[in-house]
Parts: sequence; structure tokens; C-alpha cells
Amino acid sequence: MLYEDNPQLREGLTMLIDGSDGFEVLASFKNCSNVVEEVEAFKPDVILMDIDMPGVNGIEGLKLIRQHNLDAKVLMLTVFDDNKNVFEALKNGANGYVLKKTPPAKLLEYINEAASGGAPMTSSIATQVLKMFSEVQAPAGEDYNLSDREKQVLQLLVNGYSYKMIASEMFIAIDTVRSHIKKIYEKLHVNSKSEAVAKAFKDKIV
Amino acid sequence: MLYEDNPQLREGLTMLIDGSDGFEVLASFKNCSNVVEEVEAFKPDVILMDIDMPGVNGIEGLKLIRQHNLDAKVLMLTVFDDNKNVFEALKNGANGYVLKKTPPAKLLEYINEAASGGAPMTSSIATQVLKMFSEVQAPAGEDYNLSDREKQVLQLLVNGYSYKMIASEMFIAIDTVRSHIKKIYEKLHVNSKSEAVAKAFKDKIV
DNA sequence: AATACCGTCACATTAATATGTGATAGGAAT
DNA sequence: ATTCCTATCACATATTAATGTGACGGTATT
Repeated sequence: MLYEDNPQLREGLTMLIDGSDGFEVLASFKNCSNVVEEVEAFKPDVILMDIDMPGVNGIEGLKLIRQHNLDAKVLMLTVFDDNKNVFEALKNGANGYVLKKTPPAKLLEYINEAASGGAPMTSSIATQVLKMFSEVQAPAGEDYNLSDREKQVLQLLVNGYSYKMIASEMFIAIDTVRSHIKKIYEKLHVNSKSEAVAKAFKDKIV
Repeated sequence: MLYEDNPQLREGLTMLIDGSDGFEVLASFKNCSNVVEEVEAFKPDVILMDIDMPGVNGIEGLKLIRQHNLDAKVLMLTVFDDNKNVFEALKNGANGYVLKKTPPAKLLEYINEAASGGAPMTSSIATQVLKMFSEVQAPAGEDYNLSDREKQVLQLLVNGYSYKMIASEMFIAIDTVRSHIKKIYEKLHVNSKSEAVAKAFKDKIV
């Protein structure tokens, strides 16, 4: 099934696919404004989905399809490999992401791959995807050198414990808790509980 | 360059690669215990890196290579496509991830792809990668129905502002800040600043 | 017109936090 | 042997935060 606003490209793709053994275009549309009904009606194996369409675009269409738990494979098909759309598409459960400049033979291969549970991606996209992964990585930034005891106190702070509760949880005096916390603040360069908690999350200390 | 502990496979790969036009194995090793020196000495374009090796394994080796900013492409080569290793490898900057069962011709193609800046992946791996993306997605959990003003206050709390500071930042009385915060606590089902801050992070409200 | 929020402010009280200044003891490193 | 760090505890004080109760005007919905 095809979603593509450009009539020429839509026809071109239809001819390519219909003209190939084992492939058939069930239907094609110029945007996703009725995507749910259409997919339910035609039950395609694979949907070629353009992103940039007037009206309801490809990303929105993809979301709708996934929200309704329709089990078609969705292969995003677009001119640009801009970071934002790639990420949006992938995190919303696209099954692949290929550029329109893909040669026809390769495109058919990709459709097959998507149909059989693969994840076809143009290599420039795959590279981007990998880059996103390595960027997700912990910034390996400052370690802050929190001692074990300090980490433990911070953990309890994050969990919303008061000083008193921390003291009884750790079997130490409340004043000891205080001094740990003071040390933590120094090490994290903050001066309030909320900042410490926020930093603990941001820097993945906890 | 090859890192592979199994001598048979090491030789087999060497023969395959050396026997192919345009390919050459510079060196091969049975683990990564001296990976940094070796990579610096041979300056390979692409490294085929087994993961499961005694001593310093492939993931560790990859980390070492990236820590030292050596610019070789690293293509992970492994028997299993287990989730944990895939994720570890990718987030540490692997350039590709292929299974050992890949047919020889395809493997050479993958090496080429890696060398030219691509991101070759066995399709089962690519599928996993996509799955990880969609899992990263916000759980679209509870909305908590915070009003605009409440969100703003929460944001400032997260940034470590005191009530007084929030009041002056928002040009409202400190008592108004108090009442906003009380409302926030009710909506988030918490009863302290740190819990609210923690929840704000966990549920990506901010 | 009644209801339900939102956003604003006030007063009062108790609990918790932040900060300063020490002190003691044990372990690790030089 | 000395220094440095961790972990523990104490006392004191000022600031903040949490909670309760109540009020007023505005907007949106029904």
C-alpha cells in the first residue's frame, strides 16, 4: 500500500511494484487522513509511507497505525534523511527507513525485507541511527567521587526520604546524615536537596 | 584487522579476506589485551571484532579503541544477537554488527560498507535496534493534569529554586507559590519537593 | 445558574533543611 | 609518621518547606 502525495511518484512506484513478480499494490493515497480505515480495509503486508505529505503526514499516519495496533509493516520513504524525522519515525515503530533515491531493484528488496520481519535502512540512515545510540551514552562526565555511603544517602534522598528517615534506615544519627549530605552538596556543587536530586537524575548517579 | 579467539575461524576469515581483491588482513589476534597498541601500529581501515573472547573481550576492546580516539571502523562479529551485547556495542560506537553465519560474499560487502562510512547490520540486529528505539519512547503514562502555571512552578523547583525565588521569578506572592506546590503534590501523589522533582524526571514532565 | 477549575493571596504552626563549627576514630597512601 | 579521606556524632541557629484553613475573581462547562 502506498502513501505518497506526488502523483507522478505514486504512479511510478505503482508501476514498478505491480510490474514485479510477487508484488502487488493494493491501494495508494495522497495522505494519511483516513489511514486507519484504509489499512483496516486493505490489510497490506507493507506500507510505503512518504513523510512529507500535506494534511496528515507520514509520521502522524505511522502513529495512528501503531495506536490502533494494525500489524502492517511500515517502511518510511522520504527524500531527506534529517535527524528529527528519522528519530520520530523509528521511535514510533517504523519498520524501516529508506530514501527515495534508492534504486528500484533495491527498493523491492527492501520491501521484501520489511515483509519478512527485517529492518531495511539506507546506509546513511543506519549510520545516523548508530550515532544516536552513541549519543545516548552517558556523558562519562564528572564522577563527583561520591563515597559509597554518600551514594546511598543520595539514593534515599531521591526516593523522597527525610533526614530522619534516612537516619533510621541507615542506622546512624541524623547529624551524620546531615554531614553526609553536606559533603554531597559540596561534591555536586549544589546547595539544596532538589538540585541534588535533579543532578542525580541528569548525571545518572542513581 | 581481526580479533577472534577461535583459531579455525581466524584462519578461515584471513583466507577469505586475503583471497579477495582489494582486501588484506593486516594482522589478527586472539583477544584485545593489547588492542590499543596493535591498532595504533597497524592502522587498519576496518576491524572485525568478535565479542566473546577470553581475556579482554570485544566490547572492552571497542571501548578502549574509542577511548583512545582511534579512527578505525569497528565491525562487531558474533554468534549471538543477544540484546545486551548489541546495545552495549552500539552505544560504544560500533560501526556495524553482523552475525558469524553471514555468508562470505555478504561479509565482504559489509566490510566495504563499513569502510565507506556505512553501518552494516544483519537484519535481525537492525530489527532489534528499531525495537530498542520504540521502547525508549515515553510510556505515555499518566498526565497528572498539571496546569500551565503548575508546570512552570515544577520546572523551577527542578532547577533548584526556593519558594521565594520562584515567587520573584514568576512575579507572584510566596503564598501563591505555596498553593501551587500543594496542588502539584496532590496531583503527583507526593508530599515533598524531592519526590516531586524525582517524579518530574521519571515521568518526563519536565 | 450552578459547578468546577485556575490563579491569586493571607495568616499561622509545625517540621525539615542548610550551614557553621567542632570532635573522634579507622583506613589508605606517601 | 603524617596526611588525607571516610564515617561517625554533637550543638546551635537561621532559613525553608509543608500543611491547614480560608478567601476572591475569572473562565469554561453544563
